[in-house]
Amino acid sequence: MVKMKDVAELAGVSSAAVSRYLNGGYISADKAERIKQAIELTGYVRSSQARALRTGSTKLIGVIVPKINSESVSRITAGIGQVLGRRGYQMLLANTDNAPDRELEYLDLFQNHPVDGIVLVATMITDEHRRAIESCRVPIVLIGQNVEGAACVYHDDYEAAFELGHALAGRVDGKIAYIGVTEEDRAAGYDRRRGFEAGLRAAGNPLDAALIRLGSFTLDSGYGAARELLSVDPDVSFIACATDTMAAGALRAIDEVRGMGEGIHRVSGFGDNAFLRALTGGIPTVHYGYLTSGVEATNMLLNTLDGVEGERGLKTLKLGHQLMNV
Amino acid sequence: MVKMKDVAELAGVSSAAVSRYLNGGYISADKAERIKQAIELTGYVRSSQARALRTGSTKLIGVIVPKINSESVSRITAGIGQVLGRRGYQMLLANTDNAPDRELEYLDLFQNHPVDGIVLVATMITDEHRRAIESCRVPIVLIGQNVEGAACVYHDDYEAAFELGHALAGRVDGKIAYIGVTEEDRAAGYDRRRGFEAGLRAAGNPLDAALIRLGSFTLDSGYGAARELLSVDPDVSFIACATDTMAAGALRAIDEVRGMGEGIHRVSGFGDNAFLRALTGGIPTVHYGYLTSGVEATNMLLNTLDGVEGERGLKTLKLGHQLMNV
DNA sequence: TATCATTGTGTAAGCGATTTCAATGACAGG
DNA sequence: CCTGTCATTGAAATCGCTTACACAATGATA
Repeated sequence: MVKMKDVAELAGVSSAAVSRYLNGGYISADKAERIKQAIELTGYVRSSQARALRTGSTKLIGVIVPKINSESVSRITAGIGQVLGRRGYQMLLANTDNAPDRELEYLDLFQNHPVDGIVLVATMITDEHRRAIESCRVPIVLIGQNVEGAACVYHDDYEAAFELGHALAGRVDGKIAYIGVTEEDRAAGYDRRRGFEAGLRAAGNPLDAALIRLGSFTLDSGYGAARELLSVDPDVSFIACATDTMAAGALRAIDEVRGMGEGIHRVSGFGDNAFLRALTGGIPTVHYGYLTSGVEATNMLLNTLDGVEGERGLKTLKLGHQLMNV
Repeated sequence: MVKMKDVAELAGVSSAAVSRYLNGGYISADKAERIKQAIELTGYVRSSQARALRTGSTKLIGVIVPKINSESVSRITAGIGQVLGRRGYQMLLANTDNAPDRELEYLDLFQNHPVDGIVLVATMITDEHRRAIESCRVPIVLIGQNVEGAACVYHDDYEAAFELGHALAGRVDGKIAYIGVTEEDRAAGYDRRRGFEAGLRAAGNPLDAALIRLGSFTLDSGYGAARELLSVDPDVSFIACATDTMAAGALRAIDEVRGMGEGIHRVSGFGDNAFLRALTGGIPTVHYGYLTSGVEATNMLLNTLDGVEGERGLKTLKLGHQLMNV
């Protein structure tokens, strides 16, 4: 492995000069040229490990996600990766597999370990999370939840759910049911349900509390909850879900119970999943710019790290949404 | 930041002793105890950067994927992450966004940079790729393609496609069309088409070369190709696709042209996508253990890195498949 | 009792960069 | 000619850890 000293010797300068050449310090034109040639000749590339030790910066960003194999998260991740790559950083990916304590674990690991900053795609934010985030030694940006005192990029789930509920209330005749997710996930659990309820109520068609079920983000859980709803009350004619994935499950349940094709106009979701859109012609849902949220969050983070002018540093950013098929 | 020397002083030993304690070298029981307490007291964690510089190992594995937001890849990635986490490594994720030259770029970056090994979720393998892989300084495992001379974990796409074609040939009356992907992707492009053709032929129902189109892995491309096929020859009654995602697009096209619900039994795919399964009741497709391939590949890689006994090191592993809904 | 393996310990030499520091020479102004 | 800037330069000191080496004990063996 050729090191800086080798380059320096070949170019007839000190290694300090090479370092300065590489980092843009004082260097005369002719030495710069000699160094440049020596580097090309030897194929030298500098050891990021030595550099990291000396400078304390690794150009690594830790990204913590709840589950990599979900459409929303993988889109966000794509956005994060885009920006990271463009700006000379790399992504250290930690998949917690929906275990909130592993989130804390990684938060810890990343701090003492080698990242310059953290992007946390958040689901549940407990007090422990809050504490961990606050005491984090490196800058951190949250995606998906709005947490007081932390830098966040999020969507207004309450508002979106309200609009969806309001729009749906008029169009549906018969009973509406709701399949939500744990309220520990404030955005997808609490805000969506509350917003949806409020939207229905505002339109004069309130949600029957007996027709609310809890899923666990998975397609199968949506299926199970929907089967149960349909058997409990055969009059249920529309099932709103907290995620498109669960809506797909509900759709399947309705199709099974009522016959193929019946379900299509009888469910709604959140997320505007591409498969669902193509295969059903479009159920009512909310489109979020997932990729954008990854991009924005990462730009925000890197701006503070790189000390970009005109940036007030980490802040909170609310992104827009769009109702689909209503 | 508390460093090893601080711990050593507090415990009244040399920093070498602390290092040995941490790495399992000779250390007496009482000193071990004192060191342990000193570490707890100070909250010391060792600098992975200094360690990396000294030992040359970073405990980082580079993972190169063509596109993170696709079901198959994100499942593979989940599998990789599982094993990595369990065995004390971390994942450096590089998303090439389907640009094969960025693959080479990352291969390069990772070598000179800080990874101990590489997992490449491969699509197109050009000669340049082959060269890059061969001259790679760190161990590397490929997923998804069988490349001579490289360690691979892959599925037998030819065989699977053959079986699918053979099984389908009998059940379909009318013309069969095929939407493939670029043959530069040997597994998904070449092998699947060839296998499918061979399967049909073996069953006495060969594929009409005029009814072959090329998609680009996306749902929209499947849709476009299918629309074209249907307009070129209205007698086409079944469209086989090289991926479930394109099959979803084809399904949509058929539904548009022939009316909703018509398409369901008129397409096939590869990958056994969960949404497709739920929303259609199941098209003929091939189930691959994507997560498993991530797991197996990573175990293979780490076994050689950690010098596990009884392991012959990097090798080639062919995983099984399963025909669905035929 | 002499000899030797076995453990346990500290000293010090790196790993390969960055960066402080003092030194140098050139050059403008007085 | 002297002095103050200013651009350039290399020597050397880190960054925090691992590990080769030398040296002590200690107990076992001959």
